[in-house]
Amino acid sequence: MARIDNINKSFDPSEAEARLYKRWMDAGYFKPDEDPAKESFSIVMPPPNITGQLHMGHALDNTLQDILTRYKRMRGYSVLWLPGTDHASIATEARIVEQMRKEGIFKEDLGREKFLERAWAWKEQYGGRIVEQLKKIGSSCDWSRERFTMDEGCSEAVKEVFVKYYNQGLIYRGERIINWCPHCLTSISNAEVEYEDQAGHFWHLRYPLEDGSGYVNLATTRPETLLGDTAVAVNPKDERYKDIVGKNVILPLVGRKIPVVADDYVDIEFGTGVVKITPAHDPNDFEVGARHDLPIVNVLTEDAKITEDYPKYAGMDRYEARKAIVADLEEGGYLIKTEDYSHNVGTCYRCGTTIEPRVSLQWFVKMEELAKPAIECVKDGRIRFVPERFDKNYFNWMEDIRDWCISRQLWWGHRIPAFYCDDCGEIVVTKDAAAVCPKCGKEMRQDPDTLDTWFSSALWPFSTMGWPESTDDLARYYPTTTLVTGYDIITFWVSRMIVAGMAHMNDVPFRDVLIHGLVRDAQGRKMSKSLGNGIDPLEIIAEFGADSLRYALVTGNAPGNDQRYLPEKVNNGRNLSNKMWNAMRFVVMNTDEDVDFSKVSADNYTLEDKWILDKLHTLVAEATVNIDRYDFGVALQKTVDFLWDDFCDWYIEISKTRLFDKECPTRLEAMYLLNYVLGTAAKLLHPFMPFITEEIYDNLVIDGKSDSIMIDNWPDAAKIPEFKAEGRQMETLIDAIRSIRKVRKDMDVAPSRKANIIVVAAEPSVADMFTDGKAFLQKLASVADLTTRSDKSGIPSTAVAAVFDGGEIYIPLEDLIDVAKELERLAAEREKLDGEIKRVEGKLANQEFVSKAPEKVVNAEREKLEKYRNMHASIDDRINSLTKN
RNA sequence: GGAAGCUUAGCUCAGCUGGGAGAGCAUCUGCCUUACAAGCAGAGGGUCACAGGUUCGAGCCCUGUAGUUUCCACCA
Repeated sequence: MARIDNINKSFDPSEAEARLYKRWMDAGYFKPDEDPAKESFSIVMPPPNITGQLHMGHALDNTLQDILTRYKRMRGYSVLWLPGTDHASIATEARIVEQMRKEGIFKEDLGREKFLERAWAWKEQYGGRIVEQLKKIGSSCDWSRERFTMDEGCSEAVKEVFVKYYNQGLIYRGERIINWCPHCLTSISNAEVEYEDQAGHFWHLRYPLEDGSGYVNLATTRPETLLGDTAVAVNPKDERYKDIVGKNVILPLVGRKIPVVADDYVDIEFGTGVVKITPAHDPNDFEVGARHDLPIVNVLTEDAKITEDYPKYAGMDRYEARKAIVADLEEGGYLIKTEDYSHNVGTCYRCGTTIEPRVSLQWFVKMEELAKPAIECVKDGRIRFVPERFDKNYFNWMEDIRDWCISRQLWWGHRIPAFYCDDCGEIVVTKDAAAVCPKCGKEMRQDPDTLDTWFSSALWPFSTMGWPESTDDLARYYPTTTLVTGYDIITFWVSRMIVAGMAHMNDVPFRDVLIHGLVRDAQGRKMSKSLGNGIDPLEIIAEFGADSLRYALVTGNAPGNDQRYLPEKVNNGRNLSNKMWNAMRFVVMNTDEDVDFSKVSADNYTLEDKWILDKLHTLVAEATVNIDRYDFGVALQKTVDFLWDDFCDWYIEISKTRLFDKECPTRLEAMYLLNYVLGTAAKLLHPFMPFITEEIYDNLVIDGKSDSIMIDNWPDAAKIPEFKAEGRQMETLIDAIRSIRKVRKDMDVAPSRKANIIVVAAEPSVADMFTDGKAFLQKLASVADLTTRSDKSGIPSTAVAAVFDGGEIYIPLEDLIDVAKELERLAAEREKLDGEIKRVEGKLANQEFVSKAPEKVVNAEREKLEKYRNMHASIDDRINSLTKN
C-alpha cells in the first residue's frame, strides 16, 4: 500500500496530540540526557496553585518555556524543565473553608488535625488537575521530578531557611502594625495589598480643648477610628498651633483626654494642619505613636467590628459604625462639614476586602541586608531581565524594601518552627519538634501560625533540586538558565527567589528572566472571573488543537508586551497547520516508494533548488539568532513566511513539472529537496508547534532520521549551502512572473488564455535563464511558448509589455489589445518610476550623502537608479512605438 | 508624588545595532489550476500622535507636549 494511503486528508489535532504526548512520555524524551559532556540548560516552572484551573496566562507562560526547552534540547543541551505546584495557602484554605461552610462545618469545630486531613484529601483529589491541563498544551517537562511546595523535601528546605535566618537574627517576632484581611482573617504582606481608588468622604471635625479655650479642627476619612485616637498632632513649625502643643483635647463621644503633640509627619499645607492620631489603626499614626510614646487603643475585632469596650457601637462592623458615629458627631455639634473625597484604599489581593491595618504579634524577615546582594547581582549583570526595562521595576521595589511579614493565621501551609514555653516564656526555634523547654523542662507549644506561601516559593529553584542536601541535580542544574514569568509577579516571587538564592546558595537562582505580559480579551480588558470574559484554553485546544493556540499566543508579539487574545489568530494557526499538512501530503504523494536518496547529486541541483537552499540557509541562521534573543514572534513569523510563500507557493509549484515528468533527469533531486527542506522547516517550527511538526517529520523521507523530531538536531546553517548568485537569478524570474501576472490581470486577460510570449533581454544570460525556465512560466504565468531575442524591433503593436529588472516581456494579444488602454497603463507605470528615480537622483546629487554614507549604501542607490532608468527607458520606447502606429 | 510602557493601514500588531514603511484579518477583482477554497493569483489602503533637535539620512536616537495603560508611594 502506498504510504499516502495511511495519511488522513486533514490533520486531527485531538487524536494526534494525545497519541504523540504519550509516545514522548513513554520514550522518556522529557527527561534530561545526563551525558556529562553536554552543557546543561534548566528552567523551573513557576508552580501553579493547586486550586488553579489552566487559564491563558498559564498557557502563554508554559508555551514560552516549552519553546525554550524544546529548542535547547534540539541544540544538544542536557535540558531539565522542572515542574510542580504550589500549595497556595490562603487560596486553598479559603476553598476548603467554603466547601465546609456549605456542609455547615467550621474550621474551629473540626480542629487543626482534622482540617489538615481534609485539606490533603482535597489536594489529592483536585491538586493534579492543573498538571493534567499543562500536559494538554504540550509541555515537555520532566514529570518524574514533579514537586509540590509542601512535599517533604520542600518543607525541609523551608524549616532549614527559617532556622538559619532566625539564628542570624534575620527573622524576628514583634508587635507591629500589619495589613490584616478581615475576611481571610490573617495578616498579609505589603506585596499582597492592592491599592484602588475608592470614592469616600472627608469628614471635618472639631475636638474641644480641655481648657475650654476653643477647638481644633481636623479632617478624617475614617471617623470610626476616632474611638482609638490617643492624640492629635500638628507640625512643630506650625505657628498657628504653637500655643496648644502640650495641651489636651477631649475626644468627642468618648470623653477621653488626649494630648496635642508636635510631629514632623504632619504637613502644614494639607487641610487644617491637624491630624488625629490612631496608632492602632493607621501605619503612620503607629509611627507617630511610637515616637511620642502614645498608648495603642485597639477598637476593632479580627473581623473588623467595634470591640466591646464601646458598648454603644460594639458589634457593628466598621462601615455601620462609621455611619453611627458620624450621626452622633453631627448631633453633638462636632461635625463641621462633609466633603466627597476619592482616596487610595488597600485591598486584599485574594478576596478584594478592604485591608484593616492592625497591631499584632507577627514574624518578620529583615530585608534590608538581604536585599543588597540581590540588587547587586542584577546591577552587575549576573541576572538579566528581558526586556531590560523590567529591572527598573525590580530596583524600585528592592531599594525601598520593608520588612516582610511572613506569619499567617492559617492552618494550611508550613507551620512556623517556633516553640514557646508558656511557663517561663522561653522560645525555641528548631527543625525538630521541641518537646520540652530547655530551661524549665515544661512541655512546649508550637506556634499555631503558618508561613506566607511565597516564603516556600522563594526557595523553589533549589528546594526542588534537593537542597539542603547537596545533590547531583543542584550541581548540574543550579543556577537555572532562564526563568519565564509575567511582570505582575516580579515583586511577589522573582525578587524573593533572587534574595533566597543569594542568601542560601550564594549564587543567583537564574541567569535570564524572560518577562511576558498579560493575555487580555479582544477589547483589551484583563480577563477576569467577575467580568466573565475569560477564554478557556482547554476549550480552544479541544476545538483547534494545542499547536494553533500556541501559534496564537506567540505570533506578532514582542517580549514583555501585553497582548489581546483574538480568535482570528487561533484560526490562522489552524490554517497554517492545514497548509503544512497538505504540503507534507504533496511531498509524500510525489516521493517514490522505493526512492534512494543516496543517488542524489548536488551537481544536478537546478536554479530553483539552489534558490530554496539559499533561502533556507538564511532562514536557519536568522531564526536561530532570533530565538536566542527570545524574539520568538519574529522567529515564528520568518519560518512561517518561508514555508508558506517560498516553499509552498513557489518551490512546490515549480517542482511539479519535474516530478510529473518521469524522465526528468533531476527528478530525484526535486524529491530529495522537497523532503529535506520541509523537514528542516518543520524542525525550526517544532518548538512552537510540536505536534503537527512531529507528524510531518514522521511522514517524510529524511536521511539519518531520529525516532522523533524532538530529539533530532537543530538545523545548522553552516551545513546548508549558500547560492547567492542563483538566488538573485531566481528572484529575477519570480519578478518577471509577477509582472506578467499583473499585466494580464490589469488587461483583463482570462487565466485560461495561454500566450506565446517574447522575452527581450540584452544580456544573453538572462535570455538563457528564461529559456531554461520555460516550464516555470508555463506553469505559473499562463505561458504557452516563449522566444527570446536581444532587440525589440518588430514587436507587434498588439502585444502588452511587462517590464522587469533585466528586460521586457511582450504578450501578443491580437484580438484583445486596446491600444488606448495599454498606453494609459504604461503611462501610469512610468509615472511610478518617475517618482522613484527622482527620489534616488536627489539622494545621489547630495554630496554629503555620497561622501558620508557607507559605500555599500551609496552603491545600492546607484544600482537602483540604473535599474529604474532602464525600466523607464523600456516603457518610453514602447509608448513611442505604439504612438507612431 | 515618582517610574515605565504604548500611540505605525479600517481592526489587532511586528519593525533587530538609524539606510527605499510590513504581516494577519477586513475590503475589492479574478480563479474549484490533480497538496491545500482552512486555498491560489492580483489590487487598493499609512504626513509611523504632535512640536523641536541631532544626523548626509529618523518609525527607530535626544528634548518637550498631548492622549492612554500600568507599576510603585503613608499624605490625614
